[in-house]
Amino acid sequence: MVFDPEDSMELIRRGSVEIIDKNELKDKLSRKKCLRVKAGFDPTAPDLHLGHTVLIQKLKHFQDLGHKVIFLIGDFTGMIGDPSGKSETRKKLTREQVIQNAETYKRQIFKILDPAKTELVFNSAWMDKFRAADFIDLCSRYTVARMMERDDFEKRYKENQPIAIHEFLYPLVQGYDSVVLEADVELGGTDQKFNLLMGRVMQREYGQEPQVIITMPILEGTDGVQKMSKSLGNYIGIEEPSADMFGKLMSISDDLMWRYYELLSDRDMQEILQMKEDVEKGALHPKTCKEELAQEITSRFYGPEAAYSERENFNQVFAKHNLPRDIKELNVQGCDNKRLVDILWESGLCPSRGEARRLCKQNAVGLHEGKKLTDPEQVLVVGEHVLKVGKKRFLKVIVS
RNA sequence: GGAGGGGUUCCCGAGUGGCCAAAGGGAACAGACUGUAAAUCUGUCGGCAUACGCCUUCGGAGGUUCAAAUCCUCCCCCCUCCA
Repeated sequence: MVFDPEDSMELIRRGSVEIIDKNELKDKLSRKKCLRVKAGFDPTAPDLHLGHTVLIQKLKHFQDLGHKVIFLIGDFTGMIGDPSGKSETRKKLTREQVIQNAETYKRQIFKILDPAKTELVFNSAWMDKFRAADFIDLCSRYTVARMMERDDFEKRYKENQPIAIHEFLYPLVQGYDSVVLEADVELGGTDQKFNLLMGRVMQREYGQEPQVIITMPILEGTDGVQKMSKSLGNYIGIEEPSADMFGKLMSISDDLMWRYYELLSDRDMQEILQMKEDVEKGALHPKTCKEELAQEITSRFYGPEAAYSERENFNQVFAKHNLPRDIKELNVQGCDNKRLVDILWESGLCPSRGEARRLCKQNAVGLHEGKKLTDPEQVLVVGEHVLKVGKKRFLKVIVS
């Protein structure tokens, strides 16, 4: 299949923040039919979330256009720890852990990417052979002054925060990876811009044509403010159960929904803008749009049937106040005279008896039919009861 | 090598002998409002106990005291400045 460079550009540009340099990219697209598109990933965090998929989606776009994706696991650079943004000391991983993490990556990314058009590489493959003399040579190709141009280094320097020398190596090595891989394009988040640019510098230094770099936005987490990350607890993991994935997507704010549409959806930008306009005019309910989005994303990882079923289930439970598909059951002997607190605690519906009591007092516990159970000490009569704690915790109790 | 700052409940952070399960903020959970939206408001937010209350927690180990997150000793860890 042959693609027109102009058409390719349109897809590539979508959602991207910056392309350096656009003309170089057009040129490459017209000269080569298969570009080598590189993106690097941390060896320590194999639990991918939707934030990561912004980048992976873009890689997919390249694959759809017939190009080759080089998925780099920075197991060598991981030892340094990327100084971009927050710097946390990373513990060194064993060979086995790295391989295991790579397996997890494969399982997760190939839900989006085409394995046939993906090359998985580790930078330890060449960096482990790097000798002290090679490092000195690499370091000689960049200057301290230019290194200090980088935002966070400059800031930390001004604020008398420590900068370890080895932190300078991270961008250098990342740049050198591009040389080894002969990358035509490298993708990364906006926070990676400096490191990505380093690839261009190094490729020139080593006599190669510089790669084009494309930066993608950092996706906000479900709170809509901070970047999506596991440690902030505002993430939607791509391996989360489909119900949670759907539910979390439904809980994002309307403003955030448009952002997710742009960066995660396969829908046409035109169409998205039209929807937004319709919502603003009141012709379309935002909840419907959100359901569509949640369904699309869930479908990507679990298939269309599962996604549709989650949508149904969601509406059953929250809109129509019916029971969810799967409810935990607990069998209780009537003669044991189990109190409500005990049941809530033993079933795991509440993490402690104290919490169970509190929730009762707060009118959060009730029977599904609607009766509130405010006395935590009461004993349930013989029969089947469906307990509800808050909006989403259910339990079927069978007292016999 | 020298000088100094610091480690507090999920996170940030106040607290320098009793009124401290420990201010304040964030997160989380619940209630109201809704579209399980978001925002907002209200409440809860170590464990056990119906309750009086009891137990565990303030980097670790000891000690002083009727009483210690707070004072002393030793140890571990983090940071800054000077050299």
